[in-house]
Parts: sequence; C-alpha cells; structure tokens
Amino acid sequence: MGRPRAFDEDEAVQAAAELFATRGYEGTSVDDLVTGLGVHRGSLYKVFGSKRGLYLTALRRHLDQEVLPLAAALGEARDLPAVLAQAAAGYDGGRAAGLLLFAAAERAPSDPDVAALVEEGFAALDRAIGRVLSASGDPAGGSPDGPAGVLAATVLGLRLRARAGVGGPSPVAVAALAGRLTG
Amino acid sequence: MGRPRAFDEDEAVQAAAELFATRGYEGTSVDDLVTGLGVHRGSLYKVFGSKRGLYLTALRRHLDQEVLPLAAALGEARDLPAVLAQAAAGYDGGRAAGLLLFAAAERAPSDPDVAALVEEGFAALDRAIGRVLSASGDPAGGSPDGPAGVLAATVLGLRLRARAGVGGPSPVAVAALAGRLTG
DNA sequence: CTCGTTCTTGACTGAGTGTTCTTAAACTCG
DNA sequence: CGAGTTTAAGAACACTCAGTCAAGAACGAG
Repeated sequence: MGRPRAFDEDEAVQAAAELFATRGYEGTSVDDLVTGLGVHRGSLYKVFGSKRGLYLTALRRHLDQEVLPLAAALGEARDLPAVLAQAAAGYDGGRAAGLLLFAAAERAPSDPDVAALVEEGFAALDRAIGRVLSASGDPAGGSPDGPAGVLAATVLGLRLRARAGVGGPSPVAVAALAGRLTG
Repeated sequence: MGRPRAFDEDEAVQAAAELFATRGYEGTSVDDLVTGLGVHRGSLYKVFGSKRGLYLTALRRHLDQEVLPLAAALGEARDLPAVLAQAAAGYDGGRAAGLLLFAAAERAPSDPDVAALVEEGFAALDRAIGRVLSASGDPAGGSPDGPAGVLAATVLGLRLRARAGVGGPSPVAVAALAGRLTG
C-alpha cells in the first residue's frame, strides 16, 4: 500500500556510485546527486537517510557487484601476468572505476565504516592474487602478509596512475614484470 | 618599501600542504587554511590569488622539497629491496605524506596543471627506480615503459593502503618480493 | 613629517552546503 | 467512495563556501 516508488533503487545507487567515483565524496554535492539520479531530495533522504548513507550504500554495492565478482574470477585464473594486466586495466570494467580507490584515499582515514568496506575490498584482491600465486606453486603465495598483498598494491597503484591520466606503464610492462616472478 | 609581511610564506605553504594532504582539496576550506596557517584571508588571496593557487604552490613545494630529493637519494642506492621498502614506508618522511597521492586521485583528472605536477612526481619516481634497476644490471631497467614504472606504481599502492589505515603488507614482504626480481 | 606603497584587518557578499518541513499526489484496503 | 499509508514535490532551513572590499597600520624614500 502507499504510493509506489517512482525510481529504481539499484539504478539510483549505481548512478550515485559513478558520481562518487568520478568526483569523490566531498566533490559530489547533494544537488549533483539529485540531478544525476533524477530522484528528489526528499526521496533520497527518506531512503538513504543522509549523503553519507547513500555513499556507504554505493560503496557496498560496488564491492558486491564489481570488486568481489572480479576478484573471484581472477582467483580462477592460473596465469599471473595475465591476471595482473587484466586487473590493472580495469578491475570493474570501467563502470565505477575509482570508487574503492577514492574511498581508500579520501574517506577511510576519517570514517571507520568506509575503512571497513575498503579493507574488505583489499582483502578480496589479496586472496584472489594469493590463490593465483599458490596455484603457480609459490610457497608464500597464500600468506596474508606475503607477495599477494604487495601485488594487490601494484594493481591499485597502476589504477591510480591511470586515473590521474598522466601516462604510465603499459599492460605489456605489467605482464613482463609479473612473468619474472613466476618464470 | 611598504609594510613588511607578518608571516613566513614558506612556512605557510608547508602548513597548507599538510592540510591538503590530510583532508584533500575539496575537504579543506579556506577557513581551515586561515585557521591552520594563522594567516588572514585577505593576505592569502593577495599572495596566492585563490585557493587553487595556494594548492598548486603547495604541490609544487612538495615536489621540490620532498619528492624530488628523495627520488634522487633513492637513485643513488644499489639495493632494490631496501629502496622499495624505504620508499613505500615514507617517501617524504611522513611530513606531507599523501599530497601527491591525493593530487593524482582527486584533482589531476580535472585540473591539467595538477596533472602536470603529478606527472612530474611520478616521472621522478620512475627514473629513480629505473636507475637502481639499471645499476643492478637489469637490461630493461632504464626504459620509460619498463619495470620501473610498475614498481613505482607498487610504491604508490602501498602508500595508499597505508593511508587507508586498514592494514597491508609489511616492509618485509615488500623487500622479499623485490628480492625475487633482483636475485 | 608627508607621500607612496604594501600588508593587515574584519566585515561582507552571493552562491552553495546538507538537511528538514509541509503539502499534495498516488496507491491499497474496507 | 473514503481512510490509511507511502512517496513526490518544492520551498525553506541554518550554515558554510570561496572570494571581495574599504579602511587602517607599518614601513622606506624624499
């Protein structure tokens, strides 16, 4: 009963994720969200409670629908160079690229809830790369504080360079370096 | 002639760099700067023209006095594992850690002047690591699109993880992985 | 001292911030 | 058709934003 909702909640969250991923949390105003999502102010606050609530929802969705599935797919692979090159090129298909990155740099230091989500995303990347390393016969591959964490950082750093848009290593160079570790 | 300036310009720029590095560009208001620097609004605008002008000055100073000297020092080293571990732990001694990181993620995509400075900082890291690789007898060490760029990305990613404060690889793990590349 | 210059000071501007409120519209159920 | 409930709509809230202004204070030069 009651008046039916005139917008799709998941679509709105996804659109919000793209805005936040592009301009960051502080750089995205509620007006931007209202315009970009086509959802009225009052409705946003009724559903998500606050700008921060919408942000957390968007980040949660980003993890569930983009990061974790890709991490799972990476973990199935056996070829480390290909995995790293692919992950660095676009861990989420470019849809909301940068949300996790931005969350880590901008919000996590001062927002524990964001930090928890960021940690979850990082851990998923660690595990996926660790699985590939273990499958390649790497003895320390599965360790939490092993090479997997460092390589996950490499993926993040490559995406940061790509985001800054100032040029950086090509996928070939990434694959070449990864080849040295396995070969 | 004229009334003498009541504040040290370089001190003010450094304090601004620390604020921007902590809260980002959008997250730092002019009021924050006025309070944190102890310099009056009008004086800030007279000297730096705008908030953006002060930001560019702070980033420029960060590169000149923190990033470039450290990159030069790194390039003198011969031990890749030690270099990477040191660079990842604190490429600027922790003073304004994160300014370059934040600039790359937040401002570079939409501000060409910031992008140019970020590129300059990245290139310095690339060259420094490339020099170490070449000194270790790495054939592709000196190439611009070689392993050095990927390892510089690793350093950035490690600093991003550290900034997020959610745990990450230890310096030991970093050194161990670097050891595999040289040994 | 006076003049010209530079810097400081504090109040001020209009636009933008996240959030809330009231009223009307759209639906289900009896 | 109401009654009850949920959402949409638009205005309004108090506050903060980046940036400006005119007036005065502190200097060097003549």
